[in-house]
Amino acid sequence: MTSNDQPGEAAYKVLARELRQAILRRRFADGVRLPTEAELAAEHGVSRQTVRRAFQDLVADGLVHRVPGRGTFAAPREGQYLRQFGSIEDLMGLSLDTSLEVLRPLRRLVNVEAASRLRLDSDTVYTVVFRRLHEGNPFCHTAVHLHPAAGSALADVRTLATPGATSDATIIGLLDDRLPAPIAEAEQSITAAAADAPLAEALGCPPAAPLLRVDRTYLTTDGQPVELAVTHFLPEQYSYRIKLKRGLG
Amino acid sequence: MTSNDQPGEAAYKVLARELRQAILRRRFADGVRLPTEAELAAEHGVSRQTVRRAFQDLVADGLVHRVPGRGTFAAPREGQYLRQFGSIEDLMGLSLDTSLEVLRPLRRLVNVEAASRLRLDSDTVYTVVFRRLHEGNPFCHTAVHLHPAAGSALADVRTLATPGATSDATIIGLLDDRLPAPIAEAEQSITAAAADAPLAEALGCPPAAPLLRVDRTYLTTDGQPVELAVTHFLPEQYSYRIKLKRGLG
DNA sequence: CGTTATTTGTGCGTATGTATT
DNA sequence: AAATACATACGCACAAATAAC
Repeated sequence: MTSNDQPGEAAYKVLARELRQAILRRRFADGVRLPTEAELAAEHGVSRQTVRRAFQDLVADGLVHRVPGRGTFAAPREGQYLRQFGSIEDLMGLSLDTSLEVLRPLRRLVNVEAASRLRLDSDTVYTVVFRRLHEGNPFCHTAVHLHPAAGSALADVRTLATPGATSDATIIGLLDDRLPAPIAEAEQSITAAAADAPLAEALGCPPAAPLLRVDRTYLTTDGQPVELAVTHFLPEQYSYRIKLKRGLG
Repeated sequence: MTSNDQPGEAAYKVLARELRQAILRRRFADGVRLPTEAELAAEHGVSRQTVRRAFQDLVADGLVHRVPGRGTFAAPREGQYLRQFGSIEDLMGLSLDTSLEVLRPLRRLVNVEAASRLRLDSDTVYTVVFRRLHEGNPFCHTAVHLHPAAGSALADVRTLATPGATSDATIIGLLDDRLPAPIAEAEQSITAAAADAPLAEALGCPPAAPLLRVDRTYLTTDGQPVELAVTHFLPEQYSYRIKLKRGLG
């Protein structure tokens, strides 16, 4: 800091907010270059590093995109919308106050669809079916299909092999300790579905009741899919909350 | 750069990747402090600034959390999961190939629940109901409730005032150009619901069919809620896809 | 086709502020 | 009060990509 600063708020944050507003108000038309780092530094009486720090936030928010040698550009208006932000605890704060109850133990069996979604050559996967309870009440039902390597890695987990057994484990947590490469990302798809007979029984809801269906494919750092989880949630006891932040096209 | 650098890959990126792997593999137990910036700088033969740059990425990914004066900590294992990432075009790529058809025109009316969710003092909001079509087929039904200021700002929009009128507009797009402060973020909640009679008719599905229900509250940069949208999607023609990245607890 | 100017990317050193222990 | 550790800010140097000449 120079000398006469009142660091109540960081200079780069002030600049970032100012630029954010200007971009959201479309002061910079699509494809038009924003002022250069040097220009902004001069205008605002800060160093180029401070300008860069502000742009880092805007890039992280997806509001601008930068090209060396060319400049900085506002995210294209085309399809510009709101970007996912924040955490996913609401959905996955599962192992906290919940317990897992095995309905069908982990077993190796043929499942062409699951195998294909895991991008396997063979047709066999390892499958375990369970439900989760919160204070004794079931609120979701999950079928997990595993890559054979992942499935055999879990073969020795007692609680997954025993029908009716309960624990507070998560599959991803178990895999983490047993796979050579850690799980790094997932692809998720959310939709709605009617409860079929087994689902209705497991969840204690009327048949054909509307459920929230979440399909998730987990990938290791190598990009190898290792787990496919299909979960049905009771909507009364559950909703998926997200915060969205503006930016990106 | 000093002199003997081979800038094939930035030093801070190498360090960031190394730390990322170590954290995902839980080399640092919950609540344990990571090495300080100075220690990492010395270990890796880089400057403290470079270490900071690496940590910036990890913070952005939600993998670590830092406290001035105390240190840097891996995201708590408890509930550690996958973090939202990527864009939301799949959900909101609406105005592209779709058209909006007004079912009930924009009008001012009393709605206690909507007013309270918009944090209004009064009980009256502006409401418009429409559905969206893709290639002539309806795929979602939306009721939009607006803050009075926002509602009156849209009072002159012909296509919202006319039942049966179609357009390719989005409410947020219309508001953007008419509100003093731009819309910056939204809070969203996703659940499942059964189709009631009006929904079934508007969407052409059987009554009690399962639908994906998305409630969204839009906020301006001031944090003022201006729009509440309740949308029901046909699951057959629609699913909400997200990519998740590891990190955060 | 190379040269040059512009613009962003990376890296280091230093100084000072602030929060925690 | 002192030591520790992260946060902010400035300055400088050079690299790399781009565009214009």
